[in-house]
Amino acid sequence: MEIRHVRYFVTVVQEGQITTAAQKLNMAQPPLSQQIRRLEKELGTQLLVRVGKKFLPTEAGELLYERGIELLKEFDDVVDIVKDTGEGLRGTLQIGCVKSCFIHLPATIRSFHEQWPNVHIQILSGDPFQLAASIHDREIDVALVRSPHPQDQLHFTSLDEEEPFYFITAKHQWIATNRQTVTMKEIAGLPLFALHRVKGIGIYELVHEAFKHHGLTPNYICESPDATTLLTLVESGLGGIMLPEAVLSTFSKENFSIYRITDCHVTTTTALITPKDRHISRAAQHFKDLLVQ
Amino acid sequence: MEIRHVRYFVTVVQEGQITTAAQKLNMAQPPLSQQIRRLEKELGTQLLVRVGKKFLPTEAGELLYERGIELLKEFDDVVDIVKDTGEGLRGTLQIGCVKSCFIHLPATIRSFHEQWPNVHIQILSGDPFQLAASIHDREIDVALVRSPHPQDQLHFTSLDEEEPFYFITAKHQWIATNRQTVTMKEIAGLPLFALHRVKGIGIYELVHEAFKHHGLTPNYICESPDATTLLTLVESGLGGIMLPEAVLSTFSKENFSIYRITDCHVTTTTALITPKDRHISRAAQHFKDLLVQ
DNA sequence: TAAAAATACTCCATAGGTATTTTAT
DNA sequence: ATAAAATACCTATGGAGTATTTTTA
Repeated sequence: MEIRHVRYFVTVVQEGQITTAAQKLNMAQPPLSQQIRRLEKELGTQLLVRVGKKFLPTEAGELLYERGIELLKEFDDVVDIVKDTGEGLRGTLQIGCVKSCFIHLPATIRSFHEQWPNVHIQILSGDPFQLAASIHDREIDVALVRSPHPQDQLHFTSLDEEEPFYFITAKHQWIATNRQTVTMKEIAGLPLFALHRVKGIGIYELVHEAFKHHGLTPNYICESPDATTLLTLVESGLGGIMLPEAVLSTFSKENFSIYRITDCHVTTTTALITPKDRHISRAAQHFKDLLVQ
Repeated sequence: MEIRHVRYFVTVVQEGQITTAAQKLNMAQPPLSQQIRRLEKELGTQLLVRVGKKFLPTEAGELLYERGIELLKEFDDVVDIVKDTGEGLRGTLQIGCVKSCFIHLPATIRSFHEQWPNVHIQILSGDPFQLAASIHDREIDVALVRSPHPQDQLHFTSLDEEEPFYFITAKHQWIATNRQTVTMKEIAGLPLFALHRVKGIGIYELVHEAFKHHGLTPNYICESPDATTLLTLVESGLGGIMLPEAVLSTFSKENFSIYRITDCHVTTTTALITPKDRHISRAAQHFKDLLVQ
C-alpha cells in the first residue's frame, strides 16, 4: 500500500463514484477501479459497497477515509516543509562572528530576515579558530572573521578593503589632545592590550611582528580573544590597543581617542568563511549572497 | 513521492549507510541509492551529505527524518486499524432488538464482548418494521425480531423453536388462583392489552385472527409496540395480555400469573434479520455466528 | 586494501491506458 | 436507454536486480 492508494480511495469516497474520481485524479476509470480493488485485497477487507449508483464506504472504509485525509494532509505538509527548507525558505541559519566584525551583522541580518522571515537565525561568537572548528563540526553554517584566517577545508570571501590599524586609547589619555597620529615607538612606550586568539595566527602575531620590525618590544598588560572585553578595559583608561577602526562600531566613539599610526602597515580584512567541498545550506548561501552582493 | 521513499530514507538515516540500510529493507544497495537520489531530485534539495563513510542528513533531511518517522507510524497505524476493523476486531456493532426478544441479548453480548473487546456495541429498540427500515438505511447491522417479520430485502435466521402464546395477568387477578389454563372465550371477556406494530403484520394481527376464528371480539384497552410498556400496565392490574412467555424475561415472574391458552394455536419464533444481497460487517457476522452457533 | 557507493545494464512487475462488455437504474 | 463499472488486453515506466568500477578511509 502506498500513499497514492490513500489518495485514490479518499477521492472515490468524496466523489461517491469512480468515473468522476478518475477524472479528478487525471486518470482513466479502469485503472482506478483496479487500484481500489487491489487496495481492498491488500487490506483484506471490503472498503466500499455499491448502493444504487453510488459507492458508500464500509466501516473500515469510513475509517480509512477519515484517517486517510489526515494522512494526506500530513504527508503533503512534510513534502512542502522539506522543499521549503531545502530552498532556504525555512529552517535555521547559524552564523558565527568574531566580536571585531560585528559591524557587518545588523544590516545583513535585517535584510535577510525581511526576505526570509521563516528562517531562524542563531549567532555564535568566538575567535576565528573556534569558529573554523565549529564550521567543521557543522555547528554553524558560516562565520565572519578577520584576516588572517584559518584556511584548511574552508572557503573564504573577503568582504571589504584592507583595513589599516589604528591606535585607540580612552579619551584624552597618554597622547596630547591635539594630535592625530602616533608612531610605533610611542605606542611601545605605553601599556598595551592585545587581541590574542586561543589558537592559530592572528592580529596578535601581525602586530607583534610589526613591533619586532622596528626593534621594539610592546608593553602588554593583558590579552584576550574578545575585542569588546578589551575595548571596555581600554575605555577605563588602563592602556591602549591597536585595532582596525571598525571594531569600535559597537562602542560610542566619544569615549575614545583614535590615532593613525604613521609607521605601521599592518592591515586586515573581514571575510566570510564557509565550508569547502561540502554541502552548504541554501539559507547560508542566501546569507552569503546578501553579504557579498 | 511515495511512503516507500520515506521508509527508505528513514532507514538510511538510521543506519547512516546505504548498504546496511538496504539489507534491513531486504533489497540491493544500488536501487536504494537510486531511490534516495530520486527522492532528492523530486524534493529539489539535497537530503544527505557524505561525511567520511557515513551519511548525515542536511537540515531538510533532518526534517524529513523526524516527520517521516511520525508519518510512517501513522501510516502503519491506519493500515492496522483498517485491517482490524475489516476483520471485525474493532469498530462498532449496531444491534436492533424488539423488546419482546431482549432475553436473547445478555448472554450473547457478554460472550461477544469477551471475544471482541474492542468492538463497541450499540443497541437500538423498536418494532420489527422500524428495525427493518433501520437495517435498510444502514443504521443498524442486525436485528432481533419476533415473527412474523418483514421479508423484503432481508435475510432471517430463526433462533428458537415455535413459542406458544400465554395469557398473562397481574398476580391473582381476574382468574381463579388454582387454575393453570384459560380459554379464548374467557380472555375475550376481560380487558386486554395488545402489542401492535407501527406498521406491518405482527402479533396483533395473529391474535386478532385467532379471536375472529372463535367468533369472538377482544376487549382491547390499549395498544403499544413496546412490550415492556404493556407489561408494566399489566403488572398494575388494568388488564391481561397474550404473549410468548419468554417476553417476561426482564420482569420478575412473581408479579404475574401465567396461563396456558387451551384453544389458541398462535405461535411465534425469534429471528435475527440481516441485510440480503449486501455487505454485512465482519463484526455483525461474528455476532450472528455466536447467536446461531 | 577493504568496504561502501556509484555506474551501467538488464529484467519484469505493475501502474496506467484503450476498447469493449456487462450491469444497474 | 443511458451512464457507470467490470472485463480483457496492451504498453511502458520505473523499481529492483546483477556485475562492475570508482571512491575514500
